[in-house]
Amino acid sequence: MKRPTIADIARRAGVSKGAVSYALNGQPGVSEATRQRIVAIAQEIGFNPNSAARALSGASARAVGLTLCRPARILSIEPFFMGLISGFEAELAARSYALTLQVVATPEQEIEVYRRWWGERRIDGVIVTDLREDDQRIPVLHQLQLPAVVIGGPGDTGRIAQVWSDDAGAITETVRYLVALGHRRIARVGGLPDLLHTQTRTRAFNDICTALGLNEAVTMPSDYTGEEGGRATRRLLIGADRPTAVIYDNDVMAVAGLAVAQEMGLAVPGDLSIVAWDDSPLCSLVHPPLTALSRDIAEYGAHAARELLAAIDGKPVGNVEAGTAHLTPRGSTAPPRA
Amino acid sequence: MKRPTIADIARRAGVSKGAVSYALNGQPGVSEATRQRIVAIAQEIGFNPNSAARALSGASARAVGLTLCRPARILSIEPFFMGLISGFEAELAARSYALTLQVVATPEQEIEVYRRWWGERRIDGVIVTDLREDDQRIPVLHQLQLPAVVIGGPGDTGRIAQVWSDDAGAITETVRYLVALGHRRIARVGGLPDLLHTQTRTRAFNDICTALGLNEAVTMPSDYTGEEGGRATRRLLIGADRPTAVIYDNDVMAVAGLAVAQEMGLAVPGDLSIVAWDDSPLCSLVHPPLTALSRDIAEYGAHAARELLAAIDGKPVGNVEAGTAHLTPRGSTAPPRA
DNA sequence: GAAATTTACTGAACCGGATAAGTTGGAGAG
DNA sequence: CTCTCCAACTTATCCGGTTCAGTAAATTTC
Repeated sequence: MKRPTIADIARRAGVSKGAVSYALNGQPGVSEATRQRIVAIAQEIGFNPNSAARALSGASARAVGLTLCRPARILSIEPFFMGLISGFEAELAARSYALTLQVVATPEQEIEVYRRWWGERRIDGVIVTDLREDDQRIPVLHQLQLPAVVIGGPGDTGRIAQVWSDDAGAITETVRYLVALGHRRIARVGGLPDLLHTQTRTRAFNDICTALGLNEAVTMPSDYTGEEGGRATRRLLIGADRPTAVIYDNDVMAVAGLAVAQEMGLAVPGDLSIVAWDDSPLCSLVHPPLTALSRDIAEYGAHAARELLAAIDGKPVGNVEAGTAHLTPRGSTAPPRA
Repeated sequence: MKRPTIADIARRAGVSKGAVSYALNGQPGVSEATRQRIVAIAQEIGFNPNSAARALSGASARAVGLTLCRPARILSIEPFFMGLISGFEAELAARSYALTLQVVATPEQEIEVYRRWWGERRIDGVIVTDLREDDQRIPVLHQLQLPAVVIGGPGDTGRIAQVWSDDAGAITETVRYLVALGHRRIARVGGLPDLLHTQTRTRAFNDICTALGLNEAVTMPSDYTGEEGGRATRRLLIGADRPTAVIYDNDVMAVAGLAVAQEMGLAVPGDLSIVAWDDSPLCSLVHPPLTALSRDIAEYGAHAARELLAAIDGKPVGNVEAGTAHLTPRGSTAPPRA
């Protein structure tokens, strides 16, 4: 089956290629009657503009890129990224942009991928996740003048748009809630320590604990995997002054922590309260269901996609705060047993 | 920053564009000395061929497409697809093919996306998941002559390559194992009923149950979500002759089933044994850890990517059986209490 | 040592759109 | 009634690769 081109349409409509191009792109230069005739023919023969030809003649590639920098075993179980992707897609599909995905092992590889994509003119912009301090990717994006949107800040990204959520506020609210329940020894199992939003959370956690007069604000660093989350929990729970509540930086670690508590004979929430960051169906599935910091991750992704598309269109850069995570109490939090 | 082109390389090397193209593609037509000089220059200035120009002049687009046809809330938590994607990527990245992703709502939309991708010449081939009976996508792919590989069979796909795993064998082994433990009332919570591999599993489940003289081989249809899985479990467990073992078609439903059993005061594995299909870290996270049918999903994806790349290269179609899932016993299976 | 073949290139066409620079025919102004 | 202007086109060029046809020099063949 041959792919129809604008030349085919031009022949059938008895006009030139140029007229067809003007007609299909809503440019002036053709009469309304001709435009409708051309659009009808395009519809009829199922015309789709060749994306290569379009990209080559200076128009956009109509594609954006996303790199995922996590080992496969985390990606597969961590609901965050798929939620994000779903959100992007909803927005991108509406403007018929394609999403190009690449799984990489290190931030350095990520930079290589950006350079290659840019050189290949394969994409019009990228979505950058996992912002770090002095993130090496940012200067490269500036140098390449590649439109981008950064998720995971707020941080210093210069002229690059950002979408972030108020993690500090969310963790403050959570600690206040636990303290209101009567908890005094609250610990936290954090995410990857070099990610900026992990640092934001850690700082806010320390600040609120100090402000409320809780002196043992321990954060155990972790890597988002269930194994590490479980191990960190075990380490927290074997101490003499074990915490009565633990906040986890993702749902997978929280579920693992729950299993460890049960394995150690501790009742949840009686002996230990658990809060998961990022709500996913996973939190409601386990027994007891986990109290979680919910936010609409898909909407977060949609926000990011909108900002990126705006940046590609040359609109001024935004610095958007997407909705703050809010506490959804379920069965895993309660006043500590006397 | 200007993107370097072969014209830039040609100028610096003092040769024509054509020579550069031959040199970089390993084609005959240039001397070894010239080739090395050209390659060195390309390296030095960080040349990447413009993918649009390449695709336009008849070469491949160096990209493959994947559509995901599941609601966002399932995609985010179901580890299968991300595992599959990781597997693809490993193989695609090695040959520097890009992966283009699109989330769709219905199989009809999937067909539209295939048509559009084909028309746009955006991709060289597609990976098709969730094969159904009389799958409408297959004739479209034939008509478009779009290289493809199908996952989720085996089924009737004509000249299109397939990668599948022996689900019938795996479920047979599982039932035999449970019977050996002493179970006589075994039920199953199945996946989406119109998927071909669900049907394969259901048929094999019925066959082995009949063969072993178990007359109540109930399969509750479901949709892979935790909620539905939990509901199906509840329905199974409220009956008078409740099963002593349940096999779930994915891990999410199995975890939900475990929670339901615990909520109903049934001990796992004492009162109820649970087997999850598709092992993921999730299965080891919960308490007790779930006995699961493990297979290397990333390797499954890698197989599929290899077959697809072979199909794109015009090699004969394969019909590859990837490794069969094997039973990994953990804490959720035991002999039934007398 | 002349003819035939091979090697190592060059030049130009081509892919399918976008778009700048003409070219018309007809309406409106003077 | 002519001149201007504009809408509605057409023509030609460009994007950056690939590839085919041509060519000159080097090498082989008899």
